[in-house]
Amino acid sequence: MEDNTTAKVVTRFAPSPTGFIHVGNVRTALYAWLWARKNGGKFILRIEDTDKKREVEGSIQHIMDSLKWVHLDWDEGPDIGGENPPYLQSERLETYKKYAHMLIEKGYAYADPYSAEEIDMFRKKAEIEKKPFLYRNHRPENPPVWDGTRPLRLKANVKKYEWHDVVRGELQAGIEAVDDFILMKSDGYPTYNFAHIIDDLLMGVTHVLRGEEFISSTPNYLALYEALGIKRPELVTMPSILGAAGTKKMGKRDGAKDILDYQKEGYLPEAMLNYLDFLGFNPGGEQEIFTAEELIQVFDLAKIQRSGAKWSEEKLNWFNKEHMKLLPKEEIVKNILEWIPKELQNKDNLKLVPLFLERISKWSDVPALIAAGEMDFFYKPPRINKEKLGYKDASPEKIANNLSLAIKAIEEITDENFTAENIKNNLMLIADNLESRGELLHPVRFALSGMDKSPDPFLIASILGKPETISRLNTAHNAQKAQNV
RNA sequence: GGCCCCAUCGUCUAACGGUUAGGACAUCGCCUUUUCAAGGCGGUAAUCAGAGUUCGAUUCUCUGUGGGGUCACCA
Repeated sequence: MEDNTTAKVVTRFAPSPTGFIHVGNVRTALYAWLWARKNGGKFILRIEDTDKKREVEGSIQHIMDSLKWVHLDWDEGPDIGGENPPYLQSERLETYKKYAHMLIEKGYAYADPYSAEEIDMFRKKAEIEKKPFLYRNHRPENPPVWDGTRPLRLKANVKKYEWHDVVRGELQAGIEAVDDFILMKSDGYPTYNFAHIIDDLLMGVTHVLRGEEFISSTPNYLALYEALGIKRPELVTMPSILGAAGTKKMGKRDGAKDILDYQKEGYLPEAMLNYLDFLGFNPGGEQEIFTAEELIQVFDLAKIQRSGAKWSEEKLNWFNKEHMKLLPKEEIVKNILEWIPKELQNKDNLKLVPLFLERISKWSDVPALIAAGEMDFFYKPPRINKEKLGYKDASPEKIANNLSLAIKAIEEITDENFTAENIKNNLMLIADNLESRGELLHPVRFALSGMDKSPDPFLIASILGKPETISRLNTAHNAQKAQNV
């Protein structure tokens, strides 16, 4: 089935260094990475820094850190080099210039003689006439020689373009979509529209994956491929990720988060990858939880979704919880302990681990639960509200009596046998003989926790240890007796 | 507005033209339980509308409607 003329699969992720990358960017990178890995191909990281005004210091490192967090490794990139360096577009200016001159010589590009004001006038005129503004309607008859200080434009072959997209199938656009777009800016840098095509060509990129916002500029790219006389790569259009709030494409302006914020919140990178993969892709079966290795196996460009998908942190939380369950025990324990606030690190927190585990879906839930007071019974002695000690309409005498029975039952258990299971067995022996188990269990639970809602009394007792358990029960018992007098 | 894309439960999605339209998240109920959480079991819930093709349409075609994208010396 392997055909010698079939080139090795090469994909790339090409962000611009304008700050952080969000989940949408990461999903694009993920799909490109999955396709390369599935086919034994190459995944390239290229930085599109052709707009110096928008560049943000430190972005490149931040982007690389982001990809590393989710275990997306690249085979060629600015940090490690590769077959077609450099991987920063700002360092490839001579290359773009070379191709620019080539296009001029072939008559496919010309210098833009107009001032910004003049173009603005053209635009306004078109607007008044309710016609789409097209630069190509103003093509100069005798353009000046391009000296690099004016924009260079493509002399586009204006026609109706039709093309094949791997996920969308046959696409087309009217001739209004084709215009003489700028290849080289007056500052000497190429536009994205020009640079990415040259780089994809030179780097041997076989599959270009990008969002659907690029469909409308594809005719322009096709015009450029034609002018260049090159074969285009496969075009793979991905659906948008919509912000959770509305129905709009997720973007930085409406609060898309830095992917590394999810790391800070204690999400598992494998869960992030799994969820991101399934937002716009589905392998068809009913399995939901996949390891990175499995994601590679089942990935298929043809199964990428066509319509946009809404981002849901709720579902991400579920994926994260499921992936947490797959972690080795030691790993879980280590993380929970590390996420406990510093001031509580001196406590014997190990006992709380099982309790945390069933209540968290991400690591940052650990400090959140503590802040919410859910673990107060462990960190500080309870304040006993006598009103709440009683169970339904049980009499105070009965409660005091039941508490003393509980104390006795617990005292019978030796220190080394002081487990939740044994405590439960002993207490249930008594509770089952009462009218209602609650008559015993509620006062005990409340005496130990001081909380309306808490884990069960057996678990709490086992966590507190025998001396502390008895001490708290005595406190409550005494308080109850005092009240009865 | 021009051009283009998209359309299955609230959400993410599955279904060679033939299924009681499946799963997951969320939600609701039950079980377990003194309460909470977790867990187990179960329920509610969808093919945008209208034509056409066909013995048969979620699936193919057209129109409409709705939503989205794009029209920069940004990427």
